[in-house]
Amino acid sequence: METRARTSVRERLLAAADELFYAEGIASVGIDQVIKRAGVAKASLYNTFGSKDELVRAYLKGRHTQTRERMARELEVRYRTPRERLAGVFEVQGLIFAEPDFRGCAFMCASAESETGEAVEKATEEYRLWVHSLFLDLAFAAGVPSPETLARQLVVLYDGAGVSAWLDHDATVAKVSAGAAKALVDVAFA
Amino acid sequence: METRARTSVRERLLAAADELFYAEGIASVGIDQVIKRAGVAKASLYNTFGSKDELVRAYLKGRHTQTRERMARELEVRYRTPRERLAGVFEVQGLIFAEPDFRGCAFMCASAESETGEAVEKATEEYRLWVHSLFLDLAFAAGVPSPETLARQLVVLYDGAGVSAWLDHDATVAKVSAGAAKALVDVAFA
DNA sequence: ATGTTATCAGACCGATCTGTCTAGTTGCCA
DNA sequence: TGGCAACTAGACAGATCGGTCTGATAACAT
Repeated sequence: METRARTSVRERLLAAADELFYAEGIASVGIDQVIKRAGVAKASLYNTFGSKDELVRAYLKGRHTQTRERMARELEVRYRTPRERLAGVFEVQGLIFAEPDFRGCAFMCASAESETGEAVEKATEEYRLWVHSLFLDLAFAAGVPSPETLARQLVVLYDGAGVSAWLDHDATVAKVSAGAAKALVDVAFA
Repeated sequence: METRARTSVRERLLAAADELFYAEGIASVGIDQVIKRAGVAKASLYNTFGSKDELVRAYLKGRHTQTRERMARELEVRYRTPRERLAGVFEVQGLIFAEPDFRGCAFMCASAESETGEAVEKATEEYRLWVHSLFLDLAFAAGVPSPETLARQLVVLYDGAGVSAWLDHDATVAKVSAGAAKALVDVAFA
């Protein structure tokens, strides 16, 4: 039934959208740029996704999945106890900062361009729920007395690390945030 | 020499640009919207600012000045020692979160829309320098052993509080960040 | 061989964008 | 009063946007 290209039209479009939207912003990247990079006809894009908004939704969903899976994988490999992992999140985040095409949190950038509406809003909300539960689950597992408080503090730290690394072009911020996280975890256990 | 309107053309344009750019984003607000809200002719805008980019620069410069002056004023009125002020920054920041039209950090949102180029980049860089020196000066004045380390931690926390309050629509984040700041300050003195 | 389906290439539509330009109006000053 | 400068209103240019549509091509199933 499907034409057998090296990769499907959908995959090529998503890959192109991911690179372009993340690097240059959603609003400022035109449909024509996306299809050109994907090597796909315009009609194929609209047959596959229906609208730019749906392409944006798929782009953010992919970012979310990728981030979540990478974090889970790295945390499991690198650290053993929940308490180690609470601070480890910031070291793993630092790996992302050091990547050459890092340009800040995709959800923040997408949300900053408002107007895009429902697709961005919903994807961002899901992403925020994940961030919060990431820390809350670890705080619970670590057995800290007030997991909710610690989790909220670490969410703030996590957000801030991403912003600082981005705006200051400084990947070493991860060392600072990891140090602060360790201090906050210690205080929470004291 | 100047026409005596209730407010000058420049002031009206800046006020309109400030409201619209901050509320809806820079790229998605057209020149026509700005002049309509300002009640000013298009030619007047281009006579006064020369280009949209210069209007954006003036908008961000105004935001920077306003933020800096408000922070200095509130810190001086509400707190006495540098150590109190280090955590006080986050409570003052929380006042901004609670304002009805709060929509995150204007410099983050502007930077997220890339493409705008030099004007945004330069204004953001100046803003970042101010944020950093705000904490560094207070940390020095407080006599903490490693002021640079504490300052960098608090910058991360400051950035994160702004993002969390914005993305989670939750002004109470300021209590969390202020609490974390106190803990980090205490640890830095220990 | 034929028909179906997916794809491609690109013209086209209506809207919107920044920025320029023309004309007419207002208000100050000598 | 006459002249100058600032201002207003809006047409216009040139580009780009998202999205639709036509027509040709290629691959596959029957």
